[in-house]
Amino acid sequence: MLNQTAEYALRTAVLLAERQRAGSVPAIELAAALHIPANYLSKILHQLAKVGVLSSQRGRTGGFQLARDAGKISLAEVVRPFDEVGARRSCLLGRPACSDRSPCEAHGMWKDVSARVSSFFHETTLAAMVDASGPRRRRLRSRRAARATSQRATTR
Amino acid sequence: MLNQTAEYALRTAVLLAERQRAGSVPAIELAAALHIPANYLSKILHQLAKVGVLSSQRGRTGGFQLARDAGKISLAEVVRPFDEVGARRSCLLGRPACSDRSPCEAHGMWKDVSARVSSFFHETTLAAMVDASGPRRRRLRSRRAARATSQRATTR
DNA sequence: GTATATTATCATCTGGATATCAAGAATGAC
DNA sequence: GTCATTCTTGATATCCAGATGATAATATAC
Repeated sequence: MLNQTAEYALRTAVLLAERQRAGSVPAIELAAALHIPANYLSKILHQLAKVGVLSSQRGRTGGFQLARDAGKISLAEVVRPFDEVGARRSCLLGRPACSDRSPCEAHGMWKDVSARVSSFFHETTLAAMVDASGPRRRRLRSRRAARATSQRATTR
Repeated sequence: MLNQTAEYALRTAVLLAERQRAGSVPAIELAAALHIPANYLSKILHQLAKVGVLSSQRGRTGGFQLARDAGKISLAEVVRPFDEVGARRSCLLGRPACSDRSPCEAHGMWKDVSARVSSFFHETTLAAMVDASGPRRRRLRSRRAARATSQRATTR
């Protein structure tokens, strides 16, 4: 679905969203945690910083972190520098100018599906993904355990 | 969305569905009509024949045609030899074993969208696409012109 | 039966995505 | 102020989808 680079970017952004409060995380640490070639990830991170998704800090305590709250960053923003999959317009048969007015054979049937994919990327935020995956695990445990966890969380 | 090869395959299959009654069409003619490199298309066609989507005929009056009725061939069948996009299981974050039991962070939110894409490819037939695009154009013309056309068609 | 048109198949080239290497520049710890 | 740590950046290597070219095999028209 996504090319390799965009997938790396998204996985990294999700991890940073989960650790948003931990401050900046060095590229090497991200690479190790996500099993991504360090030097390669380094450039992806740099580019994400350039488009304003991440902020970078150099020096001894440096690293990368989300530039804004995870709730304000869409998947499309993360993926866009590397992949056009979130683009609003895309023709299944590859016509450069496929539209309602000048449709390809697939246009009518593909439009809805395509729009749904596109809106997924544009309307889903990093926070939404983390929220949807994090709490789900808790639900699997007993109610008592969940209660204890939430107490611990509030007193932290 | 689709890689280049799969897109070529799909475009060719659509064209052959439109010309299903015309008998076999030479590869060169298909390449010219669709602006696809002839030698390259040749191999795509061969592979589509191998998996049973097309049938090929050699010799002077040879060429390719759909192996079955266009209503019996799904887009997934056409695309599968070249692209995994129609595959039932696909993880947005690239985990090899992402599932309901062991979900990635994106799983819950991506599942529905992914399923919709997948079912589009599996449940849409070549005939459905041709039917959906062909008659649509007629609707744009005047009723009188349409009536004349349908008379001509029935007396052919 | 021969010439011709066509598919089948192999060998190779190319460019871009992916990945690596290494030197430069900034920053904070001490 | 020095040093270790980290981002920044450019050059280079690798891999593969995409594309090309040429030859062999097959079938039909005449």
